[in-house]
Amino acid sequence: MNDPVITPNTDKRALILDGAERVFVARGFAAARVEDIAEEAGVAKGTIYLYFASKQEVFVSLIEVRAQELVLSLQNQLFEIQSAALVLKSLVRIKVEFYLKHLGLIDQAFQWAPQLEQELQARLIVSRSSIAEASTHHLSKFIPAAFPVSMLVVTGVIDGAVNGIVLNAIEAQEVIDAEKIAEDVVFLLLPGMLQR
Amino acid sequence: MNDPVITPNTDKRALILDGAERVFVARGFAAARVEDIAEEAGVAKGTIYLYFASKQEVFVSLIEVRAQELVLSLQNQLFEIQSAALVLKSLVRIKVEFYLKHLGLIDQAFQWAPQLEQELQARLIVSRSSIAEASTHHLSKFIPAAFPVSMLVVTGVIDGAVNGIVLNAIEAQEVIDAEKIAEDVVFLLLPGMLQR
Amino acid sequence: MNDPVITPNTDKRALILDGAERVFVARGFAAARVEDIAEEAGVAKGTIYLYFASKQEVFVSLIEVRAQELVLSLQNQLFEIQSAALVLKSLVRIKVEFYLKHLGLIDQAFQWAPQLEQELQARLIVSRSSIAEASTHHLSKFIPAAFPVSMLVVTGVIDGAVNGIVLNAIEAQEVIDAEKIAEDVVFLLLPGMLQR
Amino acid sequence: MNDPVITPNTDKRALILDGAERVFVARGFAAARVEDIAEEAGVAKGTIYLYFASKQEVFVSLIEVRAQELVLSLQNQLFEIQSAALVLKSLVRIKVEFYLKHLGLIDQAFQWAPQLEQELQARLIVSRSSIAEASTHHLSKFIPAAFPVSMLVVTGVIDGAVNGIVLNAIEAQEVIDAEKIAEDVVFLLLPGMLQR
DNA sequence: TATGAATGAGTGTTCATTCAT
DNA sequence: TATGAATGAACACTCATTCAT
Repeated sequence: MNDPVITPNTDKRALILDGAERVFVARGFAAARVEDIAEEAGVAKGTIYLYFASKQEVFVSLIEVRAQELVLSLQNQLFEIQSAALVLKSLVRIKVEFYLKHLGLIDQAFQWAPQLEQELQARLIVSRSSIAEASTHHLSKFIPAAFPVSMLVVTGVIDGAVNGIVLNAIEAQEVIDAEKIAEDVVFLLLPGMLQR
Repeated sequence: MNDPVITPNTDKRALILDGAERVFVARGFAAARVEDIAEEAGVAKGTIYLYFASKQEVFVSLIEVRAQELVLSLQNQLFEIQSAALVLKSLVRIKVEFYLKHLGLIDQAFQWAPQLEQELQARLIVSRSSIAEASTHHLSKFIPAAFPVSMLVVTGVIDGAVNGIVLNAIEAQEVIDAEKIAEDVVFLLLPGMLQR
Repeated sequence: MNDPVITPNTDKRALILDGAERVFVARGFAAARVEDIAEEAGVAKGTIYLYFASKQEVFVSLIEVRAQELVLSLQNQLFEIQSAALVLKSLVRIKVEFYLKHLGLIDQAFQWAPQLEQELQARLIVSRSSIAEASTHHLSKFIPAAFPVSMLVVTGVIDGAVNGIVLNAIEAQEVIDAEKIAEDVVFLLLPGMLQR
Repeated sequence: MNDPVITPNTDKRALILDGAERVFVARGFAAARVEDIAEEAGVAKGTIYLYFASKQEVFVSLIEVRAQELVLSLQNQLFEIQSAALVLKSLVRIKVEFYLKHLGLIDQAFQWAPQLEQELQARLIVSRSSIAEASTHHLSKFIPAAFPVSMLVVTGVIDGAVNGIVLNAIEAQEVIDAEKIAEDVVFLLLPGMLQR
């Protein structure tokens, strides 16, 4: 009942990943210095190597954690929604919110893959797949059996649309409203998806 | 009829940019070594610095050249098309073909912008704008005046859709058919775009 | 009486400067490789950059430290000397000793100034001024008020004479005796300086 | 009598050396780029290598030519002067004038020697000796046989004095009057030199 | 002779990783 | 565990020299 010592976020791993995310997002993987990550996380440079084998491993671990969070988000919020429109809208809203919160981290992550060691690349792919599956799972329930466009293309369009819209909006320095974007995407895509 | 002196591709600038493209695409800007670019281009390291001031300048120049090529492609092929469906389809096909030919170079370029010098960043932005404008120009003719979704969102969806589809297909190691993808996108997007 | 921890010369900055001095003196600033300095100092190349921002900064810092040492030497040893002959003799002896110890480092330093960054050039000038001032201060007390030759010329002659004699002696591979040189300079210059 | 084609200074060797002097004086040997020398001389980079084996050889050749000029100057102007005061004064004046015309080139040249190849170092030493000999020759006639200070020291003082005075004056941004400097040096040194 | 495009060895600097404390 | 000083491999860029024209 009483917990005299508040351990504020004492999980060092999470602490380091939080710092790392800020640096990776601001500079990209290649330009992010381990020293920056340490400073941002409030630990010494050496400490990072107690929890992670390398800078690459920090990066991949971060992606894994964030991907897991997104997957949980999708599972929790898309569960039990009954209409195609609402699933699509919620899916887009969640992705936009996630994109804004993590500033495109995941979506950009895969550009760095070629520079990572084989094993770490594999871990990235697993994360990517788990996200794709979570998105596809709820969506596929509403796609007609004989739909002439493959699910791979459908999810590609949706994911890409989110990225494209947000990137354009950031470029144009517009205020980003996840709800509004979700409505726009439903407006544009739903008619096509319900055809036949 | 007779062309006594064969200039085998003697434009060194273009030669270097071609080599650079292969290296940038394979490794990304940060991991691309100038030495690799030189080797790929078949020139010595020092030669690169006769034609470009820095590695950064090689990168930006490459983007500029490719952007210009894409813009010309769009202008030539979208000119005089009369139906919305055909414009959309052609637009997507051209972008997919370009994406495949240059392996996402341009679409990935902007990730590196923050690491470039101010002046070079500005040059990137100009290139980006010229592409956006070329895409928007022909498309906007078919969008109803009171369309409830902004052009920025529409183009974001189209561009993003292209990227998303192609990335998914590459990931799944599928054969990519630009024509088929263009048809899929028209199928999914056109109904939404012609509403009201 | 007991000094449990022996700090073998642990001031890394001084250690590096000592190594740097040997290399700069032997090769000159431009031809001195940072790698050589590191090796001479017994540290790794990267270590130098923990203590100095650049090779240029190593050089200027070295000059500053040596100039400071020379100024202290002059202040300590010229203080309270009452005769012109002794001041002149001591001044020359100290400069010759310093020249031999540091092999003309300071006197050659200013040749490199144009190649240094503005701010570092300024630091060199400050060092040069502090030496000039220390020399002039004690000497000027013995120069008649209406002396027809300016102090700038007098100090120029003395400094130059030291350099000239030592260079000639080194060139001729003679053994250099600071005391003897000081006496010679007094013999040659004092009559002229006490005229009128 | 008529010389229709004026060959302005068509001796390419001399042309190159003139350009080289300006660059060496402005930047020092190490920082002087062959490209700069070529540009300054108005020839192509490759042309320099038709007349000189290397950048080092350009430098040493330049010193040799200038040293020869100085030696001729001394021989011509000191010849037949009968008084010690006038010899000393002329010697100093000629050296100051030479120093100003060539901006300390020769006097700084020997600092670069360690970076040169053995054979070129030897050529530098020969030049240095020829100057020293020319200076000493006329001066020694007026030094008493049993003078307690060696000629090496005397010439060192004179040469050094010239350098020291000019350097101080340049540093202080004073106008430099070779005649006045010569008088000052005579004033300061002659009494000491005529002792006993 | 003269040119200047091309070369590639050489160097200052950065930064991921280690390890003594 | 935690630290941060030390390391040295790696890389962008320069420039003396060469050589095809």
